[in-house]
Amino acid sequence: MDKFLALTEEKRTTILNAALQCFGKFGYEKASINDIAVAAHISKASVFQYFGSKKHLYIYLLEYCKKIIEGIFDKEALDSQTDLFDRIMTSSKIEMESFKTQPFILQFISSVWEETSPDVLDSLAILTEETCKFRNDMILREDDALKFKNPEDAGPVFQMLLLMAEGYAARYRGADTFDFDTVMDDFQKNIAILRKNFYKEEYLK
Amino acid sequence: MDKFLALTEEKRTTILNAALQCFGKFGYEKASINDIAVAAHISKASVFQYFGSKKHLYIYLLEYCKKIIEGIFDKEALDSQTDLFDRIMTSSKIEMESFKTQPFILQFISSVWEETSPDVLDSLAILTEETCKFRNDMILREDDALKFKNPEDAGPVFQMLLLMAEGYAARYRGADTFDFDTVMDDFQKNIAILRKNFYKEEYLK
DNA sequence: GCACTAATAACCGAATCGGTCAAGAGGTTG
DNA sequence: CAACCTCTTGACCGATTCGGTTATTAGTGC
Repeated sequence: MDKFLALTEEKRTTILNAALQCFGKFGYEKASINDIAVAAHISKASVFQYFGSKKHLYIYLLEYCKKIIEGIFDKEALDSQTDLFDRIMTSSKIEMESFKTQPFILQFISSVWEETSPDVLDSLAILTEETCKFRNDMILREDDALKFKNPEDAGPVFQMLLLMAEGYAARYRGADTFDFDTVMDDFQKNIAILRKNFYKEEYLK
Repeated sequence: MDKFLALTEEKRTTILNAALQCFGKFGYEKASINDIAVAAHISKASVFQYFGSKKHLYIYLLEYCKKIIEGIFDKEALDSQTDLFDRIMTSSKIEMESFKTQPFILQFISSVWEETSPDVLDSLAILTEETCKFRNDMILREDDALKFKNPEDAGPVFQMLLLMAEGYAARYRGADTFDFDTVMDDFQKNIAILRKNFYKEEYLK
């Protein structure tokens, strides 16, 4: 593991991305070390040199993702946004920006939730716990609903936006190109349209 | 293949579902005949008895899904719906009802779009062509926009609904339980809320 | 030229791959 | 009962791939 840390950052991220992609795409058991080595353009032996075993590599990735998530979650930036739509937009932007440089984390994280291999089952909590925390803080607040023409619509609209975010993620999962800026632009426009039609006149700035 | 058709319908669907699930989950190369045999509670040899080879089985599934899609696509039922939201709701209902009895078709179809194995690459069109046709007919029509308070919102709202449908699919992909009725109920409520807030008063019957 | 290090080609036994086949198990005829 | 037929599968095939190891190489500083 210290052997791995001695590498240049570029080489490290190449290897981590390859591993995240393979595990994310195939799951723990079906992803082979050879798959990862080929994707990272290094030899299979090097992977074992760096991480010792397949299981150690997987656990390293879980902890790596946990740290990344902790890093991007800026509670203050979110709390300062008092408006529901602004808050969703801000958190999405934060998320997207970080995934722009870490393109395979998203599918890896979602694959962890479906992982069933007994080899790593008891290690999954490293990540699942953290992602839960992340989601729980992006929450609908009581006074958000008051801005709606029909306050009872606030909950469903919030759920719809979460659903749409999952739709975006699903649409581009596995795709080799992902134009983040276009997606965010699209999402921003959708949010603007929803706000315009659901908010009372007085809250349309 | 006639050996397979001689089986009882129950046994046939068990085997097909197992195969759809494995190929859908792992992709062509990573899914093994043994995986499928275990999931179907039959022996590996039987799979070869029924289908001859792994490739033949995969192609059989492609054609099987094609037929199912052709079957559920009821053009008349859609054309008779003049309202955008009604049309989306109707097509979603048709889709959901059929997937209720064919729970693994959805993830199999979406996996086909990501398939890259050269063994089956030239056979994928069997299904991809058909699913394209299916989607192209669920289209936004010119006069739909006229019912909107802001006609330019019609396109984005339509896209949002498609996105949400993908979100639902993604959320329950791989999950072993999927309460179709609850999901449809949820979707219906969302559609009603959107309609209420986006349509001109005069179109809210 | 020499020592040290980092990367990998070659290799290991074990497991699994797609695919085959002959030995049953079970049922139907005489 | 014997003879026959159909269907299922355990056991097996050679080939490949698995996770993991090791011995050799290529590069670097002195």
